[in-house]
Amino acid sequence: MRSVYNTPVKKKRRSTRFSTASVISDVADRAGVSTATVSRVINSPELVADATAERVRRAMDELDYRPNLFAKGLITRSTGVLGVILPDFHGEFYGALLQAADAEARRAGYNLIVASDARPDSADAAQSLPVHFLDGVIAFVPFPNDALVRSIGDLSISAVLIDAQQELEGTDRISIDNTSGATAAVRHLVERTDADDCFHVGGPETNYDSIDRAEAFRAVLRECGASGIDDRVASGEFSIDWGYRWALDTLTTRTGRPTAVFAGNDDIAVGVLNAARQLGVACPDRLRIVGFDGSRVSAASSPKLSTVQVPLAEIGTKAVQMCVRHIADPTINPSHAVVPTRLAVHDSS
Amino acid sequence: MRSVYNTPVKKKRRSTRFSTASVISDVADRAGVSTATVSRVINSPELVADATAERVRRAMDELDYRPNLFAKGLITRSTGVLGVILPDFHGEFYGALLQAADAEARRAGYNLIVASDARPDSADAAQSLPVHFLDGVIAFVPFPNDALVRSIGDLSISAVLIDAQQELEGTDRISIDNTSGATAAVRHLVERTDADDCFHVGGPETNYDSIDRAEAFRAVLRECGASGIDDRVASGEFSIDWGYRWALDTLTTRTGRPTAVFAGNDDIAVGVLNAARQLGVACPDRLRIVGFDGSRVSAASSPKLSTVQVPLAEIGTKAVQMCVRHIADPTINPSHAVVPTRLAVHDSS
DNA sequence: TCGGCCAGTGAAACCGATTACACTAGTCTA
DNA sequence: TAGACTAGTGTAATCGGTTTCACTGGCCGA
Repeated sequence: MRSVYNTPVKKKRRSTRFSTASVISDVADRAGVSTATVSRVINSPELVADATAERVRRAMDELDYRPNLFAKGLITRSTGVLGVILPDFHGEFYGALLQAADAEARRAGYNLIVASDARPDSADAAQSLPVHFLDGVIAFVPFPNDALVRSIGDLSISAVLIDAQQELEGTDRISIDNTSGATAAVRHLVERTDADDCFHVGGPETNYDSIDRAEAFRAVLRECGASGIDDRVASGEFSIDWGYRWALDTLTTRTGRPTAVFAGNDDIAVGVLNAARQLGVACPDRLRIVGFDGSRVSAASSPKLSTVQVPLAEIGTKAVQMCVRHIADPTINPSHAVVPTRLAVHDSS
Repeated sequence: MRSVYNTPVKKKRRSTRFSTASVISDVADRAGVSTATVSRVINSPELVADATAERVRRAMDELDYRPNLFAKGLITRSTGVLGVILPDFHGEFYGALLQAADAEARRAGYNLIVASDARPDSADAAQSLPVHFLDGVIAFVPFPNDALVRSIGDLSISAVLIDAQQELEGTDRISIDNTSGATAAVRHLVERTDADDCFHVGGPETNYDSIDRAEAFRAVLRECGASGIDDRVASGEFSIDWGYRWALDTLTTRTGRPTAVFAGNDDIAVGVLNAARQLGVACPDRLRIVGFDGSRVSAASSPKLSTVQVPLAEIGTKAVQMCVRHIADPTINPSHAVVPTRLAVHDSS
């Protein structure tokens, strides 16, 4: 007959190799309670008598106990880790976003895991992320990337898509309102120069932001009754070099010389600026330039670049908030946030 | 008597809620083997007959099976995740490092988890990282931060310290050889102008890189027999604004006008450049400037900034390699890598 | 033909937490 | 005073893998 007083044989204490990390049973032993009670002190203290809880807490302190997250995760299926997929970390664009996202995540008790190879047509990032781990995924998808979006959908975890055009069922989205800022920028230019001499030097042809910005450019020029608009729109890449090459080419050979350039981003604008200076074309007197992003290079250029500010920090913060909210309550209706962009006029226009 | 033919009662299949993720027993059932065999196929295929392994692999494919990392980690105590602690993500400095680190980590089968609040005198980053999770930690510690270093030591996992002055027993280290690049830069300046008119506009006083760069400046000037060196060394912060303010102040009020500035980093240099332009001080004719880092802003400035290149990508790659190596064999002697810096002369000097 | 060895496999213990369920002792109610 | 209820706690099942150990059957040499 088994009685309460019949102390069962103590399991041999695990050898703990040489790592001294203490486990929940160590705490339980020291506090003279069961592991269940220790667990309750951590997760639902209201179920435990104050005196007991106090004893357990002291034991935890003394042993510097930290719950094993594997064991915990095995049960609760959550880690407090969010995955962030970015096209790359180059430049400061994504850095600013990451900075804000990380701060917000930490505030909410989460950590960020990063992956940077979400290149067009590759879903590698999602594949290589340890998805069983993650409580949620935030992906910045500025290029068409069906494979990536689909594989994020397959994860069936809380996800936030930034900048993606694809909808994904049950997924929060954040879009950048390129149009408002770009429209303001181009209006600003055509007010100061002939619409027929305005050019757009855009980023990659397939980039969603590029497309929006180019389209805003076209729309404003159409509005002004300008002609031959398509001839004055070029696409390339988001780099100083591309802007530089375009300007060197266009400013020297074109018969209709540009008097204003709306650049796809700040890097391109800086390239144009450098070429203009080299060719002796004064900015803003003979050539007005507006960039996009509000990056540090725009602030560093001379003349200081007029640019359209993109609130990257806000995007990062919001993405984490949406993701966390969705984790907390997956039944909530997915929302679609649109963050505004704002023209900041400086000296180049 | 229990015989081989006595099929035990099948455990009720877990309800799987609504998530359809398959587990190892699903695979085992489908392949007609035990879970042990499935596990062997994954972890030590040489123990399994080819035909069986093939059957198991097919079952895994068909079920899109992915091992649960919690369960796995509970046994193996490893996750394939490295923690990266950076002072911040601002600017492109750390972005470049992260980019390379992430690529290398992925190559080695690891993921990166990031934390960015390793501010001076705060060990929060290490505290908030889910350390039981991590296979290793890479920390960029450009400021004295005993608490952080100590708490990394307490983790007793593989760690790589970048830029830290503190030694940590059993820990790999990477240092930036600021001195060689800085010395070359200052020599370059004193060859072109009077050493008595050379100034150093440095970064934060407590930043290790700042200290090295400033010290190299002093050393070269002493070598030249310059006087009043300390009066010509200023420290502030790594920002365009600080360089700008310094230059505005110094170029207008100083009796002894600078003819050369060695800046603590590119941002500071760009600030100086902007102020000089505004004051009508021609660069490089009347003021020669050299920056540090080889950042994108340096390439975007005009005149293009001479700068000392810091191989951030190399640092990121190397850090991951060291960390992974140490994880694979913890008994290996910790090494200390020093990455070189290189003067790149452009148009500002 | 017999014993030893080996390759291949399965049963079951285990990792360290959470939690459903059972139990006890005290308090409240009728 | 019996019965119901409740607060506080412990026991043991469980999560999904890995790994030890035992077992089987085939092959070998003596």
